[in-house]
Amino acid sequence: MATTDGAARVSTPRRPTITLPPRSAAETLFADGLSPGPLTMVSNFFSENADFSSFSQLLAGAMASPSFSADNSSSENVGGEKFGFRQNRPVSLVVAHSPVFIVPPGLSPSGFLNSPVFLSPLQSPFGMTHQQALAQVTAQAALSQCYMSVQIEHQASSLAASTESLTRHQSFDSNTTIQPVHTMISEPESSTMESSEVSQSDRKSLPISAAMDKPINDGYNWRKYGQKQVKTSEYLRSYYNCSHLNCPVKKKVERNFDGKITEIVYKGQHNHEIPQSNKRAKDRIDMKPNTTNQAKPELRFQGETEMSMTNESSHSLPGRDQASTQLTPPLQVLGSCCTCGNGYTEVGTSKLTVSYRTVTEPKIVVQTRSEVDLLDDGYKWRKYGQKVVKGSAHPRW
DNA sequence: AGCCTTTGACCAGCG
DNA sequence: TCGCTGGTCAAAGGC
Repeated sequence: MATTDGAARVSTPRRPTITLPPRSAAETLFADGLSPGPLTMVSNFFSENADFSSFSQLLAGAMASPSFSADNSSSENVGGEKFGFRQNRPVSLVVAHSPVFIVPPGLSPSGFLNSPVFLSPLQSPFGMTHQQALAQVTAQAALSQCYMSVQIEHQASSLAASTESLTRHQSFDSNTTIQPVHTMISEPESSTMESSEVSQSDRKSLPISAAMDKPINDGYNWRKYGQKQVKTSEYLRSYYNCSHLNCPVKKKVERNFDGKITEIVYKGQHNHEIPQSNKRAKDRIDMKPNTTNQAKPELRFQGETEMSMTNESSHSLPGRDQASTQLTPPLQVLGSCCTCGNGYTEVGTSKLTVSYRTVTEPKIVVQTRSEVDLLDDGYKWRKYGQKVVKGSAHPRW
C-alpha cells in the first residue's frame, strides 16, 4: 500500500491511520465511524488467537477454534440443517497469506481505494483480536456500500491503475455472506453532495459492469460463469468461480438495480494461497507497505477524510458480558441495540445465518455452521416485540 | 494466446 | 409428471 498510496492520495487528501486498539478499546476504534454492529457478530467467530493475519487466516482460525468446532456439532444437532453452503474445508487447511486484506465486497477497487474504509494490513498480531480484525473487514463490506456509487465516477479514471494494487486478501474462506442489503449509513457530508450529483441517469450511464463486475478484489481471481435474475431477491445474481486450478471456491454476488452489491456468498474454501504471480497480485504486493509493515501491520483508512467516516452510527461495542440476547435457536430476533437504539439483529439459526441491520449500517448476513457465538455479539439488544413470522415456525421478537 | 464476460440453454431439486 | 427455480454449462465474443 505504501507504494501506491501516494497516487491514491492525489485524490484523497489524507488517509487517517487508525491503529486498532485492543478489544477492550474497541470503542475507540469505532468512534471513527466504523460501527461494529454487524462486525462483532462476525468477529465472534474467532478465537483470541492472534496468529492470523489475513482474512483467510482469521477465518481459518475461527473455523479451527474450539468454539467453532463445538458449534459445528451443536449446529448439526440443531437440526441437521442442509446448510446451503456447507463447506468441505479440510480441517487442516490453513490458508496462509500476507497480512493484508483490503477490498470489501461491494466496492470496486477504485472505489475502495479512496474509500474511508480501506484497510491495510491487519493489526491482529499487534493488539487486534480476530474479532476486531474480521470486524474491520466486515465493516469495509458494510461501509463500502455507501461510497461505492459515489466514488465510482470520481475514481474510475484516476485511480484505475492504482486500485487493484490496493486490493488484497479479503478471503472469505468460510461460508460467509455479506449482505449489505440496506445501505443506511448516513452518508458523510463530503459525499452527500456527490451522491446527489450522481443522478440515477448518470449511474445508469456508468459502465456499472466495469466498476462492479469484479465486486471483490480479494486477492483471488474469479471467473464469472453465470448470471441470473433470481426471483427470490429481485436482484441480478452473478456466479463466480475461483479461477485457480482445481479451486472449488465459488461465490455468488447479488446486485441491486444500481449495481450495488447486496449480497455476497462464498462457498467453499480456497485450496491455494492468494495468487501473487499475476499482475494484480503483483500490484497488490506492491501496495503492501513492506515486509516490515507486514510484520507490524496497522489499520489504515484509505478514505478521503475522517469526514467520510462520519456517520451517525456511534454504535460502540459494549462488553461481551453485556450481551443480552438469550436465544434458544432456532429463532429470529428483532430488537434494537441498547447502546445506540438502532436497528435490530435477527438470528435465524435454522439456516445458520445471522443478519444484522441497523439504522446506520447495511445489513450483513453471515452464514456459518456455528450459531452459538453469534448470539453473543457483544451488544445489548432490547427485545421490543415477538411474533411468529409467517413462513417461519419460530417466534420473532 | 489466454483469460474473461456474456447469455441462452440445460440440468437438478422441489413442491 | 409438470412447472418453477436456482445453479451450471458452454459457445461466442471481447479485452
